[in-house]
Amino acid sequence: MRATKGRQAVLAALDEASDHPTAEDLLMRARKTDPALSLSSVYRILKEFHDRGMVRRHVFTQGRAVWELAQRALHAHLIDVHTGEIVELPEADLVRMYEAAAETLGYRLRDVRLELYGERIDRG
Amino acid sequence: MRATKGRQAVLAALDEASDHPTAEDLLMRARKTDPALSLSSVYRILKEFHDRGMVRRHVFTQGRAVWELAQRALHAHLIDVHTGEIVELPEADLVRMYEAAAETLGYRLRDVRLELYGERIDRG
DNA sequence: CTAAGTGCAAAGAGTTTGCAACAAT
DNA sequence: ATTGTTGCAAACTCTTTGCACTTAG
Repeated sequence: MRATKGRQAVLAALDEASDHPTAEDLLMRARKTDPALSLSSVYRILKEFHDRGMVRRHVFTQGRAVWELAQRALHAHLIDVHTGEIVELPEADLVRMYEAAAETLGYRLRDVRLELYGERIDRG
Repeated sequence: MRATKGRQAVLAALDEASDHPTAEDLLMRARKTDPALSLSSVYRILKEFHDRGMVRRHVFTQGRAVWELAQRALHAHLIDVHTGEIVELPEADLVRMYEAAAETLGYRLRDVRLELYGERIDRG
């Protein structure tokens, strides 16, 4: 895999992200490093990273995908059904249990996505 | 809500489904009851059912949405990363714990989606 | 009757792809 | 030099919408 400007820029944007960026978010952030970068390259780069297991891809109910570095610990996503805001909920303790459950069915676990959909209690 | 042929047909298709049908799957099945039904009506009907809390909508990594009756018990989805096949994994015991976790963060839980991505052990 | 619901075709959103130009090795 | 990578524009897939027609209540 060649060390191109685009790949370095997207990788840096992923590494710096503390939220859950879409491809377009990553494009805007990566352009600080590589101003000529295009959206189609971002998609191609993300697909390649994903194929190599470097990133996780999530599709929440809003329809567009969000991306995060696979090296981050597995965690649950709590999603506000009104605003789409995503809150993280660490759940490291549960992962072993999920692995066991999957194995019971004859599967090797590759990713866990626990998503809780809710609404803030203080605004009905 | 008027009891139209389309709505009855989609509801019956959802009720009979033991898998995770897409809008197009539901169209094909519902046409047994209402042969003139169109895909746009299926989407409108599903949107209305969803707004009324009658169905749950999931978007897995494949990009298209799948639908199920909300009256079904919450369960986890174990998804084969190679084939896209969806296996169900009941988890009723865990729901209370998730509700508590969400409430700790000030949210009222509306839906739980636990998705395990794996691959069959017997084929690498 | 008449508002709600529908089919059709066109529009939207997000993502992917063909191709000629370009750049990392 | 050579092969992988890119930007652009067009294509694609899934979903939504505008509009005139239809139908349930």
